[in-house]
Amino acid sequence: MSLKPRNLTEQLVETLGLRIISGDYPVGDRLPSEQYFGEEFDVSRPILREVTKVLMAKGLVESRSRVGTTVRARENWSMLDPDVLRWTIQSLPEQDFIDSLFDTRMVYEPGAAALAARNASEEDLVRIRSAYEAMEEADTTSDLMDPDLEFHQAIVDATQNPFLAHIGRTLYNALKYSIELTSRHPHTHDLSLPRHKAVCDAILKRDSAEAARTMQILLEESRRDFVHVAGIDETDHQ
Amino acid sequence: MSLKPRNLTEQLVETLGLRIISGDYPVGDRLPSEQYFGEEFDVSRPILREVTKVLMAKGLVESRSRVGTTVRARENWSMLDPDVLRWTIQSLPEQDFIDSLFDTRMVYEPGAAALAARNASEEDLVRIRSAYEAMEEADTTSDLMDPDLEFHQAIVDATQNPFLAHIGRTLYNALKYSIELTSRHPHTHDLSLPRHKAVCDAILKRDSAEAARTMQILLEESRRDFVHVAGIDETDHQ
DNA sequence: TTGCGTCATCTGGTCATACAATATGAGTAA
DNA sequence: TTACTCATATTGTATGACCAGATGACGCAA
Repeated sequence: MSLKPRNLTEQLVETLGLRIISGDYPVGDRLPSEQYFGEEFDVSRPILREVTKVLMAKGLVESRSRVGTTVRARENWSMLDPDVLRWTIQSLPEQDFIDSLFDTRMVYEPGAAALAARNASEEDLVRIRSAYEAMEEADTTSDLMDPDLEFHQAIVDATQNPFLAHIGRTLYNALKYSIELTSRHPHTHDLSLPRHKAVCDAILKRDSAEAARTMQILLEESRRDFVHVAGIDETDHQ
Repeated sequence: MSLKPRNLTEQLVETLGLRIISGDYPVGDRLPSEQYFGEEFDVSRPILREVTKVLMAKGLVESRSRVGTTVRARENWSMLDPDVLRWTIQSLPEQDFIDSLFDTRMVYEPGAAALAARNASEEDLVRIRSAYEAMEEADTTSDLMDPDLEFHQAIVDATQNPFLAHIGRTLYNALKYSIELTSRHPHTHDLSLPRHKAVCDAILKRDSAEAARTMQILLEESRRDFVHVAGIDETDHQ
């Protein structure tokens, strides 16, 4: 998925971005010169320059004239950029990534649900309920994933806040990618559906406190499902 | 500030990025061809192509071969990218931006403070306390801004979570830029310092519930300070 | 009139080459 | 040892060229 480099530049961005994030080029170090890369990958300099510009735009490197291109400190990387996120997933130990991701969700999603309960338009409410109903109709855990993510996306979109909506969108896509990459769908608990329903109902009733409370419970359980899967996998390998 | 285009490409990225976000090129529309822009700005095609790549990297446009470059839907824009944020500030009515920003902070910062209380290293605690002490020593409201932002940044960094840290860093920089742009420092309330102290103490005591509670109070007040300033300004204009 | 196929044109993708400008570091002179 | 000079390396910019595929206008045939 998403591995269809449409042109040379995207191909190289993919290669070099992954190298940087995985630490092949340490933070603070200078990257090889444009000429060197041109020879290593057999591409022209304009292409290399486009690649560098993209990596700069994502905060990974900075380029000073007549000096060179250096890897910037991690804190400057655009961690919520879809590409950066994908490269991170491919480089980081999976459990670390899942932990960071769920910590983030647990920090902001209850508040987002509360805000959604206040700000949602009628269309938003319909969308949230539709997503929940699609979850009810799913047969397998893999069929469940898309409506599940749509449910959460609909909620953050309902906040009417572009930042929250963007953060949500990016993180859910990363979660989806991570699941698909490892082919390990979380074991869905029997209580998952009723707990989604609780969140859904709370927002439909515009009860923001209840929305936050139920969302928190939902996320705690969801996280346990992931840990559960990871645990099973480890014992399988022994 | 930050208006020192070091080269042609950055200059053009600035110009076109602002045009896109301010709506000069509507979502879904095709941008003029590379050749057209080359003539309008009197730059060579490689430069234009680098610019396009940067705008693509930030999610603003997408370019299909032999078709053209089109403006992507807003939901794909990297809202937390520093440049995108800056262009947004310059295009959006100020109050809308401040509202969205504070909504976001109020959603995630109490949770982040709680997480920081649990995860902070000893160095993090020192940094948080130092930032608070620097706030105590500030004389004017403009002297207060940097330690204030450092205080909040130290807290989100203490979560040890790269996503939260990144979100915080980006939003605080945007806030700072917005304040400097309008030269309107928020009127700082007398209770501001003790309320920062409450957050600081809670984290130092590793009391996560208290950290979340005090942070929420702090943000509510901080938001009022901004509304206050905006209100005064409006009456001045009448 | 309508439908279809053809083809010139537009557009981005790629490359090779050249020159400009300056940070850097080696080498040289005081 | 210190200060200066200068060749070198590296990015910034421009030009011109060719390719391939998407598009839309045009003309032909039904």
